[in-house]
Amino acid sequence: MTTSYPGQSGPNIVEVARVAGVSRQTVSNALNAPERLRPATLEHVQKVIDELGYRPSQAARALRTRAARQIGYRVDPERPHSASALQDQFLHALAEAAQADGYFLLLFTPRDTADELATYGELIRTGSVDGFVLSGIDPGDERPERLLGMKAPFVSFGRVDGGDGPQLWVDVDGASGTGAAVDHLVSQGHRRIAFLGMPDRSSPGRERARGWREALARQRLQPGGLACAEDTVAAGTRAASALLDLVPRPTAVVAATDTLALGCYAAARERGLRIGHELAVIGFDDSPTAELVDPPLTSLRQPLPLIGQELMRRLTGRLSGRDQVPSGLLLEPRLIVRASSVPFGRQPV
Amino acid sequence: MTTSYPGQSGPNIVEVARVAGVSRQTVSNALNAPERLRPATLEHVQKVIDELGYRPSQAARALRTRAARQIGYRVDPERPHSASALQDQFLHALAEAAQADGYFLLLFTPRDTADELATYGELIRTGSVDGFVLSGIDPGDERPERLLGMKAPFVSFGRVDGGDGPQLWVDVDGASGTGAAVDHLVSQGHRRIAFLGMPDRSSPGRERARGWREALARQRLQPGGLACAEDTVAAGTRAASALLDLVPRPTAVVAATDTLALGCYAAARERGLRIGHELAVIGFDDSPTAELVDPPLTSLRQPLPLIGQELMRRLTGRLSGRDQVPSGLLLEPRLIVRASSVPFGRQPV
DNA sequence: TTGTAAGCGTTATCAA
DNA sequence: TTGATAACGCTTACAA
Repeated sequence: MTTSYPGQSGPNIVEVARVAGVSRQTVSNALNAPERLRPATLEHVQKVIDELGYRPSQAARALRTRAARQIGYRVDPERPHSASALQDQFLHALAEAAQADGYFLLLFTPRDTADELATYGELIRTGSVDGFVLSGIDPGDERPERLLGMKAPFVSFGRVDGGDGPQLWVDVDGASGTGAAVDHLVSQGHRRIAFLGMPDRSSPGRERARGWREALARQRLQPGGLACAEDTVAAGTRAASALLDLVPRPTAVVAATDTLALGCYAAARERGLRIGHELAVIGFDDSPTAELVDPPLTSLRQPLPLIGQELMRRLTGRLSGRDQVPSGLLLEPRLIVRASSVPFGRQPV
Repeated sequence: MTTSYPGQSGPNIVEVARVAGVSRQTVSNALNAPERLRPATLEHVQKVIDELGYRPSQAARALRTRAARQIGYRVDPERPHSASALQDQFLHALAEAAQADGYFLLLFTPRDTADELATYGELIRTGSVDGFVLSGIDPGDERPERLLGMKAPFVSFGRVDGGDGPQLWVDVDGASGTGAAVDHLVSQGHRRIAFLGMPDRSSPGRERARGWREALARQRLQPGGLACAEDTVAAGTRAASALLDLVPRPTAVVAATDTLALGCYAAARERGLRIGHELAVIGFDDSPTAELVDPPLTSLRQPLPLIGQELMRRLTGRLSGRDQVPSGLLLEPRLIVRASSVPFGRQPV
């Protein structure tokens, strides 16, 4: 059997106009400017539209209005050996926010690194999307500059450093997060608090380390130790081992990611330290894994639904020509306290 | 500043034709039927296209060809308390496969359950997408029937039961997976092998239970116990507790999902049973969490990249009018052996 | 091999 | 308030 599927079936605007006994412009107005129609006419046209199941062609509409009403987003392959599977939740939040503003999300993934930037260009130049949401911005990222160059509207999850124009961004205040983690640990009686961080290349990594350092200063405490590692469990285990072998040993570790926190779990286990009792651990990102491990991991949760909304609000604002101030927004993560920082049976103060 | 962003800028086909000194049809042919052009002409036109950075308008093309070259996919909110965050990897596999076939993925998420089916209709009727990929099919699922009714091409990840037409689907053989898990456990010396399953509503759940049962029969072993629970860690812990309190106690548990397997971890811990030593546990899905827990969890991995390719191959085949046989495909999961079924220091036979 | 003419379905402009 | 006319940018006949 060789059934052919013509892209769009259904009636078109002319058909609706014919059945309703009006001109096709009137049908268009019924959809796009209903206030221009006499109530009786509007109701009649609406009825015919419903009966025929008419829906305007997206292609024709996009051609005419020069707006695809689609936003491009690049999905990364999930990094292996990493716990922070946030992309899923982020994608859902973004899709939901986009639809609330009348946009759909167009997903793409670079075939190889060579055509990564090319694909952004391709999508904007063919008019497949009206703009982009960027995530995973890091200091050497070429994308902002290149997108600016091709006049492609975009908003980024994560601050763009060295931005000259009125960049649009939404970010989570990592320093505030790790600061809250330290305060929580201090309230639990901890005095030797170490930090297990990422290499200094990443800006979230730097921010999170800064928050820890500043909170300690505020609390008039000395750093309980500092180690850095790539964001994998194995590397985290090695770095955490160094921290746990310090004398005196820290009683608590704030990790820059959940993945590193789990590395700390492994290092603690090797030394027979019971987490939540002899050692408190706090992660960052509140990944799905966090509540599944033993003991459940205290972690900092990013407000993803709100992030999605604010990203889309900025982008659609720019797309519709009304740029709003402020163009950047810093949101607070929330500390989700679990047994890794408060042993079962004890209450946080 | 109120910069307006007209959707598509850049030159159009007429501009290219003018600069190249040819008709606009020749430019179109250079892109769509290069073999019709004299090599010299083709090269010249190509050069002008590159210089001007011309890319054909997707809207115009879609309008003319009646094909959006986009595939719709619904993203679910990630269920909390569940480990199996496969959607990410699946989405990436799908996006990659789609692009290889010249399509992009259009993401959407129902605002509420009421407009879930409406959105499928909306997307196909406006011509925003040419077809859909469905996942998470369950027995009572209305989508296949409704999509058939609106003549929307689709392919599903998971078999559609009660399908009358030549349905397109790709699925993973759950029974074969749990069967392989049982065989592996037997080769490790286990004789009392229990199953921790999902409620019988879900077809993957039934298949996975069947594979366990049949493998035991093949190995001439009695079931070591059977319990069912909703797919959360908490429910899994309760159900697994019942299994571990059996006399005689099973020495191995095959779980229908990684989430349930982690529930089994918790139940074992409560009883002081060391996993990998006194109790073997095997999960299903090879979620990111599997390799991060202690001990790392043996699990069955679905061949997601291949699944994505085969899904897209079927769908694009139908879209282009050449339906191929067979329309269904059953793929094998692969057992990833980790320490939860082979204690460190021991080798699988 | 190249050019000409028509039409895809919509919205914007303007006249009635 | 409603209706006629003209694009939007492209591809597919068909003619040269």
